[in-house]
Amino acid sequence: MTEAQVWAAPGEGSPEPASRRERVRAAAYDEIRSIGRQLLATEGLGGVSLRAIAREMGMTAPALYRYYESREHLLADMCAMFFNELSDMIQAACDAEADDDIAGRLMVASRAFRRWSHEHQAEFTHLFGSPIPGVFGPDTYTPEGFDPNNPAHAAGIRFGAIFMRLFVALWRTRPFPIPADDQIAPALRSQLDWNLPGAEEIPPGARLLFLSAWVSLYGLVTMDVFGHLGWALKDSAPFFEYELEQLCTKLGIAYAPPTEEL
Amino acid sequence: MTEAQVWAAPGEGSPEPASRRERVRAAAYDEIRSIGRQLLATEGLGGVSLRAIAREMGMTAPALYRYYESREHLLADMCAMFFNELSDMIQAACDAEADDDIAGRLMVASRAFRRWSHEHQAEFTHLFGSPIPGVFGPDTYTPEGFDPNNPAHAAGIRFGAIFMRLFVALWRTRPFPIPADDQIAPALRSQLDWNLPGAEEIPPGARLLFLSAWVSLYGLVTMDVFGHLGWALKDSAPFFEYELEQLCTKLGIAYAPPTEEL
DNA sequence: TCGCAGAGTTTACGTCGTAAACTCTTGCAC
DNA sequence: GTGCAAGAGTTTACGACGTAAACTCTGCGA
Repeated sequence: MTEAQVWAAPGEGSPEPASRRERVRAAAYDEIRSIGRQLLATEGLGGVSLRAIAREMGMTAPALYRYYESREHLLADMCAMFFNELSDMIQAACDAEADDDIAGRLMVASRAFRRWSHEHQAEFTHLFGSPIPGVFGPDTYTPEGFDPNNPAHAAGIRFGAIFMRLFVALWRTRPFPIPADDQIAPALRSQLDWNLPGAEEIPPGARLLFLSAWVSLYGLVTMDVFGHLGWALKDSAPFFEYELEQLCTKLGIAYAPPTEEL
Repeated sequence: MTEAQVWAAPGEGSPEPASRRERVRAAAYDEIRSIGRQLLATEGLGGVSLRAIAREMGMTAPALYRYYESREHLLADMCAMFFNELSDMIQAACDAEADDDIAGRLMVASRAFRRWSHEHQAEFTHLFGSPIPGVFGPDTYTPEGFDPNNPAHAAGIRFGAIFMRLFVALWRTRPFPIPADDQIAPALRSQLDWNLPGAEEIPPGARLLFLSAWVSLYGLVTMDVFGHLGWALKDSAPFFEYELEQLCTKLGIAYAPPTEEL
């Protein structure tokens, strides 16, 4: 992973599987990813070995090198897969809400995020846990930041954009109280000029609140999934709702408890 | 790690090294831990192999089984080592402040936590990152929660108690606004009866605030160390101070910028 | 029909954790 | 002092792992 590498890998749902060969190949990719995911869930990251996957497929391990340059490339592709699934899931949950109910969409998105994380702890850990060297770790960043050629990075950006869009939409429909520009410490203020899509549409104070909210949400869900909350809470759901309510207050929107459909 | 196991390992600074044998043995433990730590920092968790440690010590790998039952036991002991170092560090920073300046101690402790985490990213990741199966993961918890026999758990409890003590002290000197008992959702309220030392001295609403504050601090430092903040901030220190200021506001204490001594 | 590219296998090397049996050394009881 | 048991370390070995290199087979297009 020290050399510049190619991250060629197929987006899961390719539009037009041209030749037969290509269809078979795409199916193989799907099978590899799927078995890898299953191993991740049952055995942990260490269990995701090329040999185990090959065994499960009735192949030998070196054959997998026809599909992935290395184990790390497979793990990165799995990152992308999870990010995309998570993004699709959240987006779908949002789209089920009324178009103009941004507050509702924000709450639904947050809950969907927590829900997915709980139901897919291994996958969540893969995405948001300790950086995996060569896969999604600091060594995979370019000097400019994200590496758009890395599928994990690309999918991660897409994920972040969902929340950012919601935040921007909320600001536009009903601005909430934010720290004024001259109330933000200059050293902080000067860093808030992100060139993230959408970010330029809201003032720096709102971006600060976005960051703050995301850090809390991340901290909460991460501690929960990692078991770092077990000493305090048996069921973290009520605390999550409490935190969500706090966030709503900060954003000047009305908190609404979750509609429980089983 | 599926069987009940003994976590025998020496606390680093044993008081009275009785026999010569014991002193040599204690020195060996220190060397193992120290080389393990170095490998963790330079090569990552995967680089902490018994063979590499033994190589560095001029021994063969199986010899290390005289000291640790398995690699997992070594990693757990390293957890304890890091927790203790972190706790000592924070405690020392606190003790440098005036006895009655609880607000100052709280801020100093938070900054010390962030500082140590930044300066010891590998160690921080080992403690607060993805749970390591058999070491500090969900499988190491007993049905009652922490496993006091696991040195990593014991040291973790000690670490948590530092912040809890500060919080309790703050509450006693100057109570801050908290949600009233009947304003907390019953499902949440009923979970706040921790049997953590000190927790019973503050009301449930204060415990809720403690949890909330810790989640934010954890989320912030973790995202930062894991590089998940790089897209937004080049230097996270001002944002950390911003969050600290928010916390101070919630706790009704006066925020004071850090005294910069190099 | 030829040939070539793609898919998969075989073999091999060096890594790892760790179990079992062995040897050397040290310190204590007599 | 002598003997002996316990402790420390080694040797050898097994089965995992990632992956490199060379090989074989198969199916598609010219």
